[in-house]
Amino acid sequence: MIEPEVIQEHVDKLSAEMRRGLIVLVVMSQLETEEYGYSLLKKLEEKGYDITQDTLYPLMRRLETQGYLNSDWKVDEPRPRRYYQLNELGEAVLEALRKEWKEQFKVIEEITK
Amino acid sequence: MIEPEVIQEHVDKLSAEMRRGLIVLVVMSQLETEEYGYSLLKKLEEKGYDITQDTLYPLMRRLETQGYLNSDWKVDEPRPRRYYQLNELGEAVLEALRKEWKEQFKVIEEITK
DNA sequence: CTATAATACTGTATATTATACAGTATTGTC
DNA sequence: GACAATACTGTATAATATACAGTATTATAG
Repeated sequence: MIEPEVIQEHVDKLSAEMRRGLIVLVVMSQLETEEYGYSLLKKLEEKGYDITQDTLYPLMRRLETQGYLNSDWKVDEPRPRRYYQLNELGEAVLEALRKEWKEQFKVIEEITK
Repeated sequence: MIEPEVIQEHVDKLSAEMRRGLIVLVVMSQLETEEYGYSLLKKLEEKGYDITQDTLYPLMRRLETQGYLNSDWKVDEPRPRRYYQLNELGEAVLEALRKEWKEQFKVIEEITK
Protein backbone atom coordinates (compact mmCIF):
# COMPACT_ATOMS: atom_id res chain seq x y z
CA MET A 1 0.00 0.00 0.00
CA ILE A 2 1.21 3.45 -0.93
CA GLU A 3 0.66 6.34 1.45
CA PRO A 4 -2.12 8.65 0.24
CA GLU A 5 0.05 11.72 0.88
CA VAL A 6 2.73 10.31 -1.38
CA ILE A 7 0.21 9.74 -4.15
CA GLN A 8 -1.20 13.22 -3.70
CA GLU A 9 2.27 14.73 -4.06
CA HIS A 10 2.73 13.04 -7.39
CA VAL A 11 -0.74 13.96 -8.56
CA ASP A 12 -0.14 17.59 -7.65
CA LYS A 13 3.03 17.69 -9.71
CA LEU A 14 1.51 16.03 -12.76
CA SER A 15 -1.66 18.03 -12.39
CA ALA A 16 0.29 21.26 -12.49
CA GLU A 17 1.95 20.07 -15.65
CA MET A 18 -1.41 19.33 -17.22
CA ARG A 19 -2.88 22.64 -16.21
CA ARG A 20 0.14 24.39 -17.66
CA GLY A 21 -0.73 23.76 -21.27
CA LEU A 22 -4.31 24.84 -20.89
CA ILE A 23 -3.50 28.14 -19.21
CA VAL A 24 -3.19 29.89 -22.53
CA LEU A 25 -6.73 28.96 -23.53
CA VAL A 26 -8.06 29.82 -20.08
CA VAL A 27 -6.43 33.24 -20.02
CA MET A 28 -7.16 34.18 -23.61
CA SER A 29 -10.80 33.27 -23.17
CA GLN A 30 -11.01 35.82 -20.36
CA LEU A 31 -9.53 38.64 -22.37
CA GLU A 32 -12.28 39.30 -24.82
CA THR A 33 -13.05 42.08 -22.38
CA GLU A 34 -10.17 43.99 -20.85
CA GLU A 35 -8.70 42.84 -17.55
CA TYR A 36 -5.64 43.72 -15.54
CA GLY A 37 -3.44 41.08 -13.97
CA TYR A 38 -4.73 41.23 -10.47
CA SER A 39 -8.40 41.33 -11.44
CA LEU A 40 -7.95 38.29 -13.67
CA LEU A 41 -6.07 36.50 -10.93
CA LYS A 42 -8.97 36.93 -8.52
CA LYS A 43 -11.56 36.12 -11.17
CA LEU A 44 -9.90 32.80 -12.00
CA GLU A 45 -9.45 31.89 -8.35
CA GLU A 46 -13.15 32.51 -7.80
CA LYS A 47 -14.00 30.19 -10.65
CA GLY A 48 -11.97 27.41 -9.09
CA TYR A 49 -8.91 27.75 -11.30
CA ASP A 50 -5.76 28.03 -9.19
CA ILE A 51 -3.10 30.25 -10.62
CA THR A 52 -0.44 32.45 -9.04
CA GLN A 53 0.97 35.84 -9.89
CA ASP A 54 4.20 34.13 -10.84
CA THR A 55 2.41 32.32 -13.62
CA LEU A 56 -0.14 34.87 -14.72
CA TYR A 57 1.93 38.03 -15.07
CA PRO A 58 4.69 36.52 -17.19
CA LEU A 59 2.06 34.78 -19.30
CA MET A 60 0.27 38.01 -20.09
CA ARG A 61 3.55 39.66 -21.00
CA ARG A 62 4.34 36.72 -23.23
CA LEU A 63 0.97 36.78 -24.97
CA GLU A 64 1.47 40.47 -25.66
CA THR A 65 4.96 39.85 -27.05
CA GLN A 66 3.55 37.12 -29.26
CA GLY A 67 1.03 39.54 -30.65
CA TYR A 68 -2.26 38.32 -29.23
CA LEU A 69 -2.86 41.06 -26.68
CA ASN A 70 -2.67 44.80 -26.49
CA SER A 71 -1.99 46.47 -23.19
CA ASP A 72 -2.90 49.86 -21.93
CA TRP A 73 -1.40 51.43 -18.82
CA LYS A 74 -4.15 53.43 -17.10
CA VAL A 75 -3.22 55.92 -14.41
CA ASP A 76 -6.58 57.68 -13.99
CA GLU A 77 -7.84 55.15 -11.45
CA PRO A 78 -7.42 54.65 -7.68
CA ARG A 79 -4.14 53.07 -8.65
CA PRO A 80 -2.27 52.46 -11.88
CA ARG A 81 -3.13 49.28 -13.70
CA ARG A 82 -2.07 47.63 -16.92
CA TYR A 83 -5.13 46.48 -18.82
CA TYR A 84 -4.81 43.69 -21.36
CA GLN A 85 -7.24 42.74 -24.09
CA LEU A 86 -7.25 40.48 -27.14
CA ASN A 87 -6.50 42.26 -30.38
CA GLU A 88 -7.75 41.19 -33.79
CA LEU A 89 -5.22 38.37 -34.13
CA GLY A 90 -5.92 37.22 -30.59
CA GLU A 91 -9.64 37.07 -31.21
CA ALA A 92 -9.21 35.11 -34.41
CA VAL A 93 -6.75 32.69 -32.85
CA LEU A 94 -8.96 32.18 -29.79
CA GLU A 95 -11.96 31.37 -31.92
CA ALA A 96 -10.03 28.79 -33.93
CA LEU A 97 -8.40 27.37 -30.82
CA ARG A 98 -11.75 26.82 -29.13
CA LYS A 99 -13.05 25.01 -32.16
CA GLU A 100 -10.01 22.76 -32.37
CA TRP A 101 -10.19 21.94 -28.68
CA LYS A 102 -13.78 20.92 -28.72
CA GLU A 103 -12.53 18.07 -30.91
CA GLN A 104 -9.33 17.45 -28.97
CA PHE A 105 -11.15 17.18 -25.66
CA LYS A 106 -13.39 14.52 -27.13
CA VAL A 107 -10.41 12.52 -28.34
CA ILE A 108 -8.60 12.82 -25.04
CA GLU A 109 -11.67 11.96 -23.02
CA GLU A 110 -12.17 8.86 -25.12
CA ILE A 111 -8.54 7.82 -24.77
CA THR A 112 -8.12 8.43 -21.07
CA LYS A 113 -11.39 7.10 -19.72
CA MET B 1 -8.85 40.49 -42.14
CA ILE B 2 -6.17 38.05 -41.10
CA GLU B 3 -5.10 35.28 -43.48
CA PRO B 4 -6.51 31.90 -42.41
CA GLU B 5 -3.09 30.27 -42.85
CA VAL B 6 -1.58 32.74 -40.44
CA ILE B 7 -4.23 31.99 -37.85
CA GLN B 8 -3.76 28.26 -38.35
CA GLU B 9 -0.03 28.58 -37.74
CA HIS B 10 -0.66 30.26 -34.41
CA VAL B 11 -3.34 27.75 -33.47
CA ASP B 12 -1.01 24.85 -34.26
CA LYS B 13 1.66 26.26 -32.00
CA LEU B 14 -0.66 26.93 -29.09
CA SER B 15 -2.46 23.66 -29.62
CA ALA B 16 0.78 21.74 -29.37
CA GLU B 17 1.45 23.54 -26.10
CA MET B 18 -1.96 22.54 -24.79
CA ARG B 19 -1.57 18.95 -25.82
CA ARG B 20 1.80 18.83 -24.13
CA GLY B 21 0.48 18.89 -20.60
CA LEU B 22 -2.11 16.24 -21.22
CA ILE B 23 0.28 13.77 -22.80
CA VAL B 24 1.17 12.32 -19.43
CA LEU B 25 -2.44 11.42 -18.70
CA VAL B 26 -2.95 10.08 -22.20
CA VAL B 27 0.13 7.87 -22.08
CA MET B 28 -0.33 6.64 -18.54
CA SER B 29 -3.91 5.69 -19.24
CA GLN B 30 -2.70 3.41 -22.02
CA LEU B 31 -0.18 1.61 -19.85
CA GLU B 32 -2.46 -0.34 -17.57
CA THR B 33 -1.62 -3.12 -19.99
CA GLU B 34 1.92 -3.38 -21.31
CA GLU B 35 2.90 -1.61 -24.51
CA TYR B 36 6.14 -0.90 -26.28
CA GLY B 37 6.91 2.49 -27.76
CA TYR B 38 6.09 1.80 -31.35
CA SER B 39 2.85 -0.04 -30.61
CA LEU B 40 1.63 2.80 -28.43
CA LEU B 41 2.61 5.31 -31.07
CA LYS B 42 0.45 3.57 -33.67
CA LYS B 43 -2.38 3.00 -31.21
CA LEU B 44 -2.58 6.69 -30.32
CA GLU B 45 -2.38 7.78 -33.95
CA GLU B 46 -5.26 5.46 -34.72
CA LYS B 47 -7.32 7.04 -32.00
CA GLY B 48 -6.77 10.49 -33.45
CA TYR B 49 -4.08 11.62 -31.07
CA ASP B 50 -1.04 12.94 -32.94
CA ILE B 51 2.25 12.23 -31.28
CA THR B 52 5.73 11.58 -32.64
CA GLN B 53 8.53 9.25 -31.64
CA ASP B 54 10.46 12.29 -30.52
CA THR B 55 7.84 12.98 -27.91
CA LEU B 56 6.77 9.51 -26.91
CA TYR B 57 10.06 7.72 -26.36
CA PRO B 58 11.60 10.35 -24.09
CA LEU B 59 8.33 10.60 -22.20
CA MET B 60 8.24 6.88 -21.46
CA ARG B 61 11.84 7.00 -20.31
CA ARG B 62 10.98 9.91 -18.08
CA LEU B 63 7.94 8.22 -16.56
CA GLU B 64 10.09 5.23 -15.77
CA THR B 65 12.76 7.41 -14.15
CA GLN B 66 10.07 9.10 -12.11
CA GLY B 67 8.92 5.75 -10.84
CA TYR B 68 5.55 5.27 -12.51
CA LEU B 69 6.52 2.61 -15.03
CA ASN B 70 8.50 -0.58 -15.13
CA SER B 71 10.11 -1.67 -18.34
CA ASP B 72 11.03 -5.07 -19.60
CA TRP B 73 13.31 -5.68 -22.57
CA LYS B 74 11.98 -8.72 -24.43
CA VAL B 75 14.18 -10.44 -26.99
CA ASP B 76 12.12 -13.57 -27.61
CA GLU B 77 9.99 -11.90 -30.26
CA PRO B 78 10.36 -11.21 -34.00
CA ARG B 79 12.41 -8.26 -32.88
CA PRO B 80 13.52 -6.92 -29.52
CA ARG B 81 11.13 -4.53 -27.83
CA ARG B 82 11.04 -2.63 -24.58
CA TYR B 83 7.67 -3.12 -22.93
CA TYR B 84 6.45 -0.56 -20.43
CA GLN B 85 3.67 -0.93 -17.89
CA LEU B 86 2.37 1.02 -14.90
CA ASN B 87 3.66 -0.25 -11.58
CA GLU B 88 1.83 0.05 -8.28
CA LEU B 89 2.66 3.73 -7.83
CA GLY B 90 1.73 4.46 -11.42
CA GLU B 91 -1.65 2.79 -11.05
CA ALA B 92 -2.43 4.66 -7.87
CA VAL B 93 -1.34 7.99 -9.32
CA LEU B 94 -3.29 7.44 -12.51
CA GLU B 95 -6.45 6.67 -10.62
CA ALA B 96 -6.13 9.83 -8.53
CA LEU B 97 -5.18 11.90 -11.55
CA ARG B 98 -8.25 10.80 -13.46
CA LYS B 99 -10.48 11.73 -10.55
CA GLU B 100 -8.90 15.16 -10.20
CA TRP B 101 -9.20 15.85 -13.91
CA LYS B 102 -12.82 15.02 -14.10
CA GLU B 103 -13.22 18.09 -11.90
CA GLN B 104 -10.60 20.20 -13.64
CA PHE B 105 -12.10 19.62 -17.07
CA LYS B 106 -15.44 20.85 -15.79
CA VAL B 107 -13.86 24.02 -14.42
CA ILE B 108 -11.90 24.68 -17.59
CA GLU B 109 -14.86 23.99 -19.83
CA GLU B 110 -16.92 26.43 -17.82
CA ILE B 111 -14.22 29.11 -17.94
CA THR B 112 -13.32 28.83 -21.59
CA LYS B 113 -16.72 28.43 -23.19
C1' DC C 1 -2.04 57.55 13.42
C1' DT C 2 0.13 53.45 12.60
C1' DA C 3 0.87 48.73 11.57
C1' DT C 4 -0.71 45.27 8.46
C1' DA C 5 -3.08 43.21 4.62
C1' DA C 6 -4.42 43.68 0.10
C1' DT C 7 -3.54 45.53 -4.25
C1' DA C 8 -0.69 45.78 -8.43
C1' DC C 9 2.92 45.54 -10.70
C1' DT C 10 8.36 44.92 -13.02
C1' DG C 11 12.58 42.36 -13.98
C1' DT C 12 15.57 38.48 -14.02
C1' DA C 13 16.90 33.52 -12.96
C1' DT C 14 16.17 28.70 -13.07
C1' DA C 15 14.47 24.14 -13.69
C1' DT C 16 11.79 21.18 -16.39
C1' DT C 17 10.76 18.89 -20.43
C1' DA C 18 8.79 18.35 -25.24
C1' DT C 19 10.85 18.28 -29.29
C1' DA C 20 14.71 17.91 -32.47
C1' DC C 21 18.51 15.67 -34.22
C1' DA C 22 21.66 11.97 -35.08
C1' DG C 23 22.46 7.43 -35.26
C1' DT C 24 21.71 2.14 -35.42
C1' DA C 25 19.84 -2.20 -36.74
C1' DT C 26 16.44 -5.53 -38.01
C1' DT C 27 12.42 -7.25 -40.67
C1' DG C 28 9.14 -7.36 -44.23
C1' DT C 29 8.00 -6.70 -49.12
C1' DC C 30 8.06 -5.38 -53.94
C1' DG D 1 18.49 -6.07 -53.74
C1' DA D 2 16.45 -1.88 -52.51
C1' DC D 3 13.22 0.49 -49.80
C1' DA D 4 9.69 1.08 -46.28
C1' DA D 5 8.39 -0.04 -41.84
C1' DT D 6 9.68 -1.31 -37.37
C1' DA D 7 11.94 -0.21 -32.99
C1' DC D 8 14.83 1.66 -30.47
C1' DT D 9 19.14 4.77 -27.80
C1' DG D 10 21.55 9.02 -26.61
C1' DT D 11 22.29 13.82 -26.43
C1' DA D 12 21.15 18.83 -27.54
C1' DT D 13 18.21 22.70 -27.54
C1' DA D 14 14.57 25.88 -27.17
C1' DA D 15 10.52 27.36 -24.83
C1' DT D 16 8.35 28.74 -20.84
C1' DA D 17 6.00 28.09 -16.15
C1' DT D 18 7.47 29.07 -11.97
C1' DA D 19 10.45 31.14 -8.52
C1' DC D 20 12.57 34.87 -6.52
C1' DA D 21 13.51 39.61 -5.51
C1' DG D 22 12.03 43.97 -5.32
C1' DT D 23 8.80 48.23 -5.27
C1' DA D 24 5.02 51.14 -4.10
C1' DT D 25 0.33 52.42 -3.14
C1' DT D 26 -4.23 52.01 -0.80
C1' DA D 27 -7.49 50.17 2.48
C1' DT D 28 -8.51 48.71 7.00
C1' DA D 29 -8.44 47.62 11.71
C1' DG D 30 -6.75 48.66 16.31
